[in-house]
Amino acid sequence: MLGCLLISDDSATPGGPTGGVIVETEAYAGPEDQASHARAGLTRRTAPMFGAPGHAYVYLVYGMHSCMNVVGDQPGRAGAVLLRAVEPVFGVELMRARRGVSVAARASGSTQASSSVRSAASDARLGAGPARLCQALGVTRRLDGHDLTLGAQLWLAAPHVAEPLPHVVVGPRIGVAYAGEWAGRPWRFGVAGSPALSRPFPGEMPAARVSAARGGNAR
DNA sequence: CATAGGATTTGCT
DNA sequence: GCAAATCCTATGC
Repeated sequence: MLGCLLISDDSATPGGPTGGVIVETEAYAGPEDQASHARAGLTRRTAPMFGAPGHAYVYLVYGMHSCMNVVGDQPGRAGAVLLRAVEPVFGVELMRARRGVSVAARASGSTQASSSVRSAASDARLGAGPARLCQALGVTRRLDGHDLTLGAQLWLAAPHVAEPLPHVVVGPRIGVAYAGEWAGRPWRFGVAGSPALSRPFPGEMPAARVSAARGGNAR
């Protein structure tokens, strides 16, 4: 799904359509995967994971954040892909409003130039994380189980055929240290070099260091 | 029925 | 670097 467009246009969360390109994902398998919610088996919560592919599995973490998966295996077999980051494409103003104007971005803009630069940089990170992605696109558990193939409310669009295949980087999944041997599986995938990644991949040079390495002033 | 802890983000030190 | 915010799910008695 890397490179695909995720589009949200829901009359229940008005303001117009918003959309972004998926740049980071994680794969979660069935009950054998100790990092997957499916390890609990088929329950009320995990039911969408065991359902038909192409549907959403939206859950709440830490009591306050929504995260969204795309179910990917056949009915009866749990399997899903967590969407961890999107790069905003349209509806950016609405995404900004949903995320709330950050104090840092608001306080920084003394000049036109610096404010627009800061704004562009922070806009790129509006969907840089599984919970940020959901907040920016207005995805809540109301859409748990939603059929993503209907082309309404919330859906996916394939990239244009002329679009070059993204260079993909791989690493272990985030926040699953409790999962024993499953914690180290390299099932996190990202578009190399995207400014919207939730965090760097192992061995990847952080963005701040990249500019220094290219000859920028490292302070 | 009670309780532990989480596929995160943010702000402060 | 660290802890708080906050609620639902799963699990155990």
